[in-house]
Amino acid sequence: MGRNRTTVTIRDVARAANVSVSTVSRVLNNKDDVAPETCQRVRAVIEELGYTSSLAARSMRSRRTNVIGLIMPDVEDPFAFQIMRGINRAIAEHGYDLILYTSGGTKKESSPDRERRYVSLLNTVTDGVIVVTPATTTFSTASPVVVIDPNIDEPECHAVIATNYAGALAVMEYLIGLGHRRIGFIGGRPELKSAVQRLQGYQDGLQRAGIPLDPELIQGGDYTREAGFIGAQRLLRLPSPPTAIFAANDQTAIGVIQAARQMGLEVPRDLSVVGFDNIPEAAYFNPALTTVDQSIDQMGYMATQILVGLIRGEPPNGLLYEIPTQLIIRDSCRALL
Amino acid sequence: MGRNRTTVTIRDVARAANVSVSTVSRVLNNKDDVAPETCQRVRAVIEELGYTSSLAARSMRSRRTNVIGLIMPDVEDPFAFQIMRGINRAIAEHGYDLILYTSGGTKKESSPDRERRYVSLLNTVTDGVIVVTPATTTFSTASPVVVIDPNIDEPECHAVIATNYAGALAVMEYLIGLGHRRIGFIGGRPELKSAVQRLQGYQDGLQRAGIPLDPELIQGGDYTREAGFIGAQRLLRLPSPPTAIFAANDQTAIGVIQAARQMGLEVPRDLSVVGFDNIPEAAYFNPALTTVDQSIDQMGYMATQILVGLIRGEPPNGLLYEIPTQLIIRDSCRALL
DNA sequence: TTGAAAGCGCTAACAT
DNA sequence: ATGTTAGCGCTTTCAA
Repeated sequence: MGRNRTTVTIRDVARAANVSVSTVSRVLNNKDDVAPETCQRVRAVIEELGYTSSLAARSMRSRRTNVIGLIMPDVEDPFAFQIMRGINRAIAEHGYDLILYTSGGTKKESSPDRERRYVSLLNTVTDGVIVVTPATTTFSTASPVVVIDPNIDEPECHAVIATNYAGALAVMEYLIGLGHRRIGFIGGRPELKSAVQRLQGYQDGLQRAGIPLDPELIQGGDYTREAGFIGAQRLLRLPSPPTAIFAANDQTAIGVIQAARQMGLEVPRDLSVVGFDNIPEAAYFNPALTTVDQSIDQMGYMATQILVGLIRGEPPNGLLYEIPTQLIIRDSCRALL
Repeated sequence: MGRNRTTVTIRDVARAANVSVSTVSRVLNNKDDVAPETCQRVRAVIEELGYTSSLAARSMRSRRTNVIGLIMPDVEDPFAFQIMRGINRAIAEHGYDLILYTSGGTKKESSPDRERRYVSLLNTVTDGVIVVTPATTTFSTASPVVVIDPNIDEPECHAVIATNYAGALAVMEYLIGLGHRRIGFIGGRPELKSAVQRLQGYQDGLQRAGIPLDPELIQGGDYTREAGFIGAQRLLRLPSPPTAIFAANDQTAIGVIQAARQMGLEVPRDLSVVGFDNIPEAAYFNPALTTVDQSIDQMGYMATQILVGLIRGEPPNGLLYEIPTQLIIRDSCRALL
């Protein structure tokens, strides 16, 4: 009831401009079959009344909203922030708007169901949706969906994925090339594919170099600073501590550095630290940190590019798009050779 | 693959469950006048068909969407990220969902107009809207609006504001109390109220202590690291350089620290640095940084609380809500006494 | 070039 | 307890 009072609708504009609603609609959508004079008048009234078309009504009637939807598991994660940066860049290029949807509600629902529900929800007001680190890749929607870093082995929808294994392998080659033989590893959340692949890269890297795997050097983790801190403490207290630590992500690496410092060690003088992922904030304050740049923002950027292509009916070549990792060496690891 | 199927509507559910659409609607909205048996059946069909109600249609018909809207000028700003944290906390408490709206489009529109347009836009799919650092506080909408840190002297809508002046004064008292007499200042974006107030606090702080103001010690800035870096270089190269620098925000402070280090100075041994604002990332990596905690996330949290109250028809006492600043001293400033 | 009218998917009276 | 129906604000045929 209160709504009708304050909201200016297309009817109000039509009435004030002495035309029909369809004419106003035509002006709004820049149709070319409107008399310049009429067009002018309608625009003036729109301006005067401060009219804004209702997203809800518009998207209900026509497919096109010029808005892209984004669904994230956790907006408080720096990872999420970084992805948004990339997406923001891309939508700016294409003139799209962006709607990010987050639920503050119950976490009772299983992830796949929740994700599907959110996608359908956003689908009603957007032209396409991007989902970050989903647990499912099957969505039954009218408009296209692109997922980023899905936790699924064989994604069934368009997906942007990272080369975790190759990146981890590169880290190991780098460290081993510097002469390190005892290299510690602190893992990520074991239920995530990325964590498993990084660990695999660690293990295979050792094997390729003929270095026997020492289980003591592998610490569990969960992609947090705390995990890095605790894991590093354990590793550094070993009778024969590692000379280098490979952390599953940058947050973990930061925890490692903190622990090392607290134990009186200097990075990189006494310990080489490498972290996967490369969140600028982290690296900025830690020149001592060599990272595998996963170009997280690039993942957001590419996902958006692909999605826009799909919306326009230009499907990309394949279903999967790999973002290569790049080892960023900050002259910060100790050469033992 | 089940992609690109047409959307499942309430009609499909009704048909499959052998009931009318209104019955399905009742089940969806948990009305109590539905036979348990029917309810069960409808729910089963909903589950089976993977039905999700259309946000667009729902919000068009009924006033209640259970979604809160958020409008930000720049999602890439750490400030924005921090505010989102607070909002996220609050919506979780109340079981609301959140929609963040950003435009990648033209920046041609004047800010007030754009802000008003976005508010109307989001208004059609939300129960209320929060706008961060708006240039206007007059919105003609049916549902409530709360602004955070408006760049307006006398906000005309519910607003959460910071106590910039008092915070800056506290910084000066602290530094002067430590014995500093030559204190440099690097400003924020001069067109923003916050920057003006902080500068005022700096000046008045000096005056209260009877320290003459030296214009050389005031450098312009824009809330960026670069500004801090350049400003600090200038200050530190003065014939009689300051012993402490008060930076307009934390980013600027980081730039100051970088510049000091590059010039071979150690913080805080050779220079005391205080920054306004307190973004955890920045402070975390800079134990040397004493900051004025503006509780940015607290601003988001409070704005949401107020908005939820307004939605529920419980208006708060006044139009303005002040978030007090708090000086966080990390034992990092040098005592000259 | 413009207007009338039919819905989009949904909720909320009003019926039954 | 359930069905029928009238719109919400908008776009889009189809007529005029």
